[in-house]
Amino acid sequence: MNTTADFQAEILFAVAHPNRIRILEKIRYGINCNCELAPALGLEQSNLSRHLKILVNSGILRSWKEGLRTNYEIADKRIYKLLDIAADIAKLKLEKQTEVFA
Amino acid sequence: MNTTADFQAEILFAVAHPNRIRILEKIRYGINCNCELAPALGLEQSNLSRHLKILVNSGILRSWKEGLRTNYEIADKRIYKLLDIAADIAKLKLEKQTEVFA
DNA sequence: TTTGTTTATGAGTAATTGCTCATATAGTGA
DNA sequence: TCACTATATGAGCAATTACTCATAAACAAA
Repeated sequence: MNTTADFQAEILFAVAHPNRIRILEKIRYGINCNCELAPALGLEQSNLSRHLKILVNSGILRSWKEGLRTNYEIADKRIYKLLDIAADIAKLKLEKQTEVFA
Repeated sequence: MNTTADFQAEILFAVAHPNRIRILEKIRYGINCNCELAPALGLEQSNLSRHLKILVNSGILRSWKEGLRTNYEIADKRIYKLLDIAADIAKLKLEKQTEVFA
């Protein structure tokens, strides 16, 4: 039996990876095909493809075919709110790291 | 070099586990010591201790000693906003699961 | 001091993750 | 048809994760 916590964890796990966060940021600003994402992020094609699959399976992205291309878009825009909060919390850590080099 | 996405991922990873989500929910409603959390969640003591450590190291929880006990509290309350959004998104999945049994 | 209580951690393990290389699949255009 | 392009996926690998059992460490109370 899956509880709410299990489903919450699935969603959170799907976005808890630097490359998947970068993918979502690119999609946020209009890049929405595998072929554009790979060079934009410097990711190996098969690696990118698997990350995208994780995001689709978790319900965060929706995908559709258009000829050879596969396009992606956000299925639930609330995920960006979630990422923004994570970014705000992360800022504290980022500042602490910067102090070391100051 | 750590980018924002790396730090975001660290925060998200820390909360991307069902047991850590349950821990945060218990702390949200006042249970704040290791010794109360273990029975409340049915977790093995050493396992719980390691989950708590992950939450402290990520900066989500703060801990302090009080005699034998270690108490925990939320360091950044925005994490609950984040969990609430994840719960909202997860609701869609939960409903889909329920349909199967309906 | 001795005994008990609470938490932390070392060691070991099975399962999972993220990655790469190679290959398959599917559609495009000459 | 035959190349070419874009994406998906099998196989294999090193690293990490979540967990348990056993033990250590730290403090409390008799």
